Amino acid sequence: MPELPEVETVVRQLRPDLIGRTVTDVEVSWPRTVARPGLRAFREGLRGRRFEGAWRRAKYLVFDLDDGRHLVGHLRMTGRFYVQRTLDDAWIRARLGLDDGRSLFFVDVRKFGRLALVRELDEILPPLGPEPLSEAIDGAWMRAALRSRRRMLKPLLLDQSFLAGLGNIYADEALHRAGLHPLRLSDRVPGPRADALVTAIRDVLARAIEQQGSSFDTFYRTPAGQPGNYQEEFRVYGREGLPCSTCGRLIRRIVVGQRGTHFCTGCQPAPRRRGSTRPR
DNA sequence: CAAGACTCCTGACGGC
DNA sequence: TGCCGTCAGGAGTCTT
Repeated sequence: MPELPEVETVVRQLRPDLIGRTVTDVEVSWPRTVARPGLRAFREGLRGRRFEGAWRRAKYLVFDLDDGRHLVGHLRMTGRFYVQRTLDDAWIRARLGLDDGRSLFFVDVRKFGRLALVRELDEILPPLGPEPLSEAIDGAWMRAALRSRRRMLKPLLLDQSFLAGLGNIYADEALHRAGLHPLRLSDRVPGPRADALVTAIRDVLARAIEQQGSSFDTFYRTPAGQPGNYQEEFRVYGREGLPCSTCGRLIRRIVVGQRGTHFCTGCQPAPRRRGSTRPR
């Protein structure tokens, strides 16, 4: 599923193909793909615009246009972008024709992905926490951030207003590397563990970007049509019932906040609840 | 404020 | 073989 590393990979690959190109025409075959403005305003607002920038914020793709506006995209579960002359695909939801004869295709099997054309980014971006790979994120930030709330770690890491860009896979992988149980309460994480969590998150994301993301099913592909390779390095995600590569204990899967959650029963000890009695 | 339920979607997969 | 139910998951919205 596209998370920060996948979106970063997509933006990097699209950038050289889009910068300097002008939109010649716009087709939308699944209207709900366009989050805003209306369909007609979206089409007419894009026609004639030139791409001047392409970057990522959280899991959003932002394309700067020459009139100061922005085309914003979100892949959600199964969205993909391609820049090609033609594309034979049953799941094309939108196509922006470009002045070099190619088109920017937005393909999305499950139809959750969205495109928007906005003047200001806050018209479409929800409140977002800091970027985990920015210099602002260090042990001190994490210690304070965890202490200021009382939430289970797994849902907290998925909360985009807390920290931007983590999804289900990398949250599980980071918690394993930090030796933290997903149900642990944030304000009960010792300082050194908070430091370890920052290191784990940054290492996992950086390595996943190097590997161009993760592809364990047929959904995520780069604009070049290639799968990512980070799934080869998963330590817990999708490994239920298998031995932990670190300690040999079994990987377990539970559901937390309607989300499959994978952890090692050895490396990530269960939190001791307040008032629980010690086993005799 | 925290957390769970529900919604949007459809391909893949298990069961019979 | 084929039908049917279930699952997966990002994020917004609504309840508890």
